[in-house]
Amino acid sequence: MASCTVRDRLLDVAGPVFSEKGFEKATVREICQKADVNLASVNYYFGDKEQLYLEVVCLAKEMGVSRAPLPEWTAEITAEQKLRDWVSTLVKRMLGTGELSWSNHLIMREVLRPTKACEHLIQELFRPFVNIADSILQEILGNEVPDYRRMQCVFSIAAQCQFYRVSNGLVTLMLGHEEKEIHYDTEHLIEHILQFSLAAVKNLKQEFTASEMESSSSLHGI
Amino acid sequence: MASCTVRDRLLDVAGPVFSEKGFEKATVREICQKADVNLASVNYYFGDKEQLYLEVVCLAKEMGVSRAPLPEWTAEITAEQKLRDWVSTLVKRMLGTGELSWSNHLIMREVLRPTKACEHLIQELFRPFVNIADSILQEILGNEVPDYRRMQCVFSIAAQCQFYRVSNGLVTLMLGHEEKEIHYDTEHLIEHILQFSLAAVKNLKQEFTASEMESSSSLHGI
DNA sequence: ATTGATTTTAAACACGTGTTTAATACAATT
DNA sequence: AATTGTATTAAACACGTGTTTAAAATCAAT
Repeated sequence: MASCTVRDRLLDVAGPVFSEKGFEKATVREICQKADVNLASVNYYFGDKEQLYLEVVCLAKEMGVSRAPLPEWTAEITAEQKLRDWVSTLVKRMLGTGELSWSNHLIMREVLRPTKACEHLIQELFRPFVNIADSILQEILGNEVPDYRRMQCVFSIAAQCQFYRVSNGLVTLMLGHEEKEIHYDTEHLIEHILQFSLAAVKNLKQEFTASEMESSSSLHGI
Repeated sequence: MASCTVRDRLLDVAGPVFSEKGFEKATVREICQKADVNLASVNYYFGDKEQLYLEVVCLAKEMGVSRAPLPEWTAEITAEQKLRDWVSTLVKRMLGTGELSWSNHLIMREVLRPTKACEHLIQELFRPFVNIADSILQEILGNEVPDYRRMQCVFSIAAQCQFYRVSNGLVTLMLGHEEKEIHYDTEHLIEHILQFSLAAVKNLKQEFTASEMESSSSLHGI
């Protein structure tokens, strides 16, 4: 381990445990046992179980971001490419299954059943991330499309990324393992979500530019 | 109450309680208290807490379907209208907040964290419902689009419907209550999801008919 | 009315949980 | 070396849980 103090060993161990079992079902006893630490240590260093949990969530936030970061964009990157990066990042954060994937799992738990910790996540993680998508869509859609319509699109895109994590068990049971292995790996999913969403977004833009034409320049049927 | 036997009173009361608290956090004591029944009754009539839960899930399945049913379609109904009905039905099942909405809540719990009961739900509820959407999309897309691409679209549509239930708390915290009240009521959501998805699906169809044209009839650049 | 099975009841059981405690060990400081 | 403050330990506490039990009550059939 990188850290040898009792406090740090607890933080190291608690992440995966909370991620796997959730706050309620995770027990202080299991955490202390895996950390090879006395049972009373959690209360001694963190006050109680919940404080430990809150610190773990903050840790997860930082690790989750650094694990699947957004690339740096130069000025000439197209909006479509940015959107691909955004979708790719979100899907990878959702489905990531590596050593540190516990952080993403834990964050998803917070989304599904928010606790105190969730407000912090929204402020520090979700809102900035959603705002990025909003900016990208604004590049594509322009200013004619109302803000709330654009945000609906952001949600629709995020929804697709989230689906395969939330309903992962359901998808597996519906498709069977082989089919899922073949056509539903991360890369295929990203490609599908991007294509599906881009078509929808472009259609929305067209709808508004069309109506603009209609009212400002010339006349055509109906 | 429609039923006066202890057994039926337990079934009546257990649904909302399990729906609100989940299997783990729901307590036999609370259920028995609300049913105005002795603590030992659950074990006497159902064996244990889990058996009661399984029966409640089955009940929820039946009530949920009858609560927000798909309309009967005549032969001349367009595929687009069918898809609107399908989306509308799913959104209403997801977000329904009436007297019997506990059934949908409970079913969603099973989706999020499947227990034994989930397999039954998939067989009896989800698979038939997804198959209907698949048929509708096949009407729109024709036979050129591969099965798995069509199913990806079904999932993308279902994902959007699911999002506002799963991430409801997150959406509220991101938008603020007023904004959400105005632009994110059920009807607006249905309309957005339908339009968004229809555009994406039609684009997919076009892609395949276009490539068909390319290979069969005539030539055009790249 | 009596009997026998079924249902209802209050109490207790067995277990797991987070937390606290008081004693002990350790380390640093004077 | 003594002292003082910190860290660790094993044990116990207080509470809530699902489940069981054995007695009491109720009901149906003889």
